[in-house]
Amino acid sequence: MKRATDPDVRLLQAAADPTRLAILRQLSVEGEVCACDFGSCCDVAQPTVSHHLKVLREAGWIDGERRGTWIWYSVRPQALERFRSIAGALGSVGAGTVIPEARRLPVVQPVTQ
Amino acid sequence: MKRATDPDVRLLQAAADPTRLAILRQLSVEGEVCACDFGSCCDVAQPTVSHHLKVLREAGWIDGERRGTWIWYSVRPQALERFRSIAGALGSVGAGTVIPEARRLPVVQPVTQ
DNA sequence: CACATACATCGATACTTGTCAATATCGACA
DNA sequence: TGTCGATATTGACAAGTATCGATGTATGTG
Repeated sequence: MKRATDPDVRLLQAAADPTRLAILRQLSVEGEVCACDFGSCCDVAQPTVSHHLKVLREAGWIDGERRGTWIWYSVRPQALERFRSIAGALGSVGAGTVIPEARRLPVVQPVTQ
Repeated sequence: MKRATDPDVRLLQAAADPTRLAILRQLSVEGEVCACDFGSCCDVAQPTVSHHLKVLREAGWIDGERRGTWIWYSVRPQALERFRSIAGALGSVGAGTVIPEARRLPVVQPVTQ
């Protein structure tokens, strides 16, 4: 696989998993969630939850704050902002270059390529 | 790996690849792109481009229309709409349930779980 | 028909990733 | 210090996936 260096791709990759999307959704609903509470939302073992939280953390999606023995996680606003800007950038459909009619309705074969 | 049945996850997974994100971006800029023109944006061979286009098609991101020997691809507006709605759903941070103070600042160990 | 071009499919390979049992670390408390 | 609960890390395995060469299919031209 081509290693993902683009931070946008890393952000998307982190969200593109059933368990992690469930985590993000629970965070967005409850605002702040203790790591011990994610086991219920997604049916996975504790090390798996921990692994997914690490992926989300390293992608910049979430932040964790230690309070006693617990760690409380929340979504980073910058991540959301970036996610929306990706959506925005993909939205300029039709606003770009107009393809010449000659290429849109080809009658002859392309010369090269 | 847990198979992705959630269409939202499929949409995100499809976009979460350097090559495919480049394809989507080129489509959003140019509006409509011939399959033969994707080789230049991402440095991959023709079968690889074809593979990625298939993934995007099956995830609902794009539509292809045959014109002569060429196939022109474009982004499906519904996919963009869905993508934005995912971003929107993740945006309600802090709007949810307020966690009781007793759990936010634990002094004693949790009773169960 | 034969031939050329655009695109898809197949098969093989190397790499990545999700999962969990076992183990380690860290903080709180007695 | 020792113990307990919460979380992280390690190691191993199964499954997914990105890639490309070779080949197949479809379309258009002569």
